[in-house]
Amino acid sequence: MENREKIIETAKEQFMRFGVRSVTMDDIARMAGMSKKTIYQEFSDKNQLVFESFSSALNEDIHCLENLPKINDGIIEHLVGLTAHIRRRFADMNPMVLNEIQRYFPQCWQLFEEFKKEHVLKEITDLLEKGKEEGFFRPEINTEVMALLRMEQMMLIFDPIKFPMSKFNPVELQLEIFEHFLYGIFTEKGREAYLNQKKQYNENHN
DNA sequence: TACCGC
DNA sequence: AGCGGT
Repeated sequence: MENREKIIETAKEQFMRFGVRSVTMDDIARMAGMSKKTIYQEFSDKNQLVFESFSSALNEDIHCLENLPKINDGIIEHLVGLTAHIRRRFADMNPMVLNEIQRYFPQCWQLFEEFKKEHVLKEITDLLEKGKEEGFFRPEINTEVMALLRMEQMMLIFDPIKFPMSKFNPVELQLEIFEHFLYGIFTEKGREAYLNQKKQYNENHN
């Protein structure tokens, strides 16, 4: 693996698990098994390393989402795939990271805002429209409002004042909120299909 | 690895 | 004090 690649992989993992501020450049050099000099040959400063690592993580997310069951192959299969993705994605993630980035790494935060707007919001909107067409979601819901609501819900759990990690498991919290959202927009048909699919998924993954 | 300066 | 940067 190239130095640059190794640095990014190490930084990504450490930043995500322990937070951007508590992981130092010395830590990353040590974990990557190289000197700080090598790191500073590839990255001009910590800000750039955080940016590149975060950018790489977002691209990984995009890739993962593309590998889920497609919306067109079945809304409900896609939903259950999404919950599995949430479990994986949030399992090793420190919720502090996003707050640190918002406060101390503005370019990085801007990238995240673009990601939300260009990917997350579009994904949710497609899902809602398709689900309405197929009779899984109530036709009277306002797609735009519900898509924005859903995105803000996802961001809520990263507020350590509202949802302290000591009290709530981030994965379970995210799934709790996700299911509550779904039950708010399901038709009877959608609710039953979801419960069946979940049951089937659990039988196959035990 | 030692060191500086914030 | 401890971390980014040399």
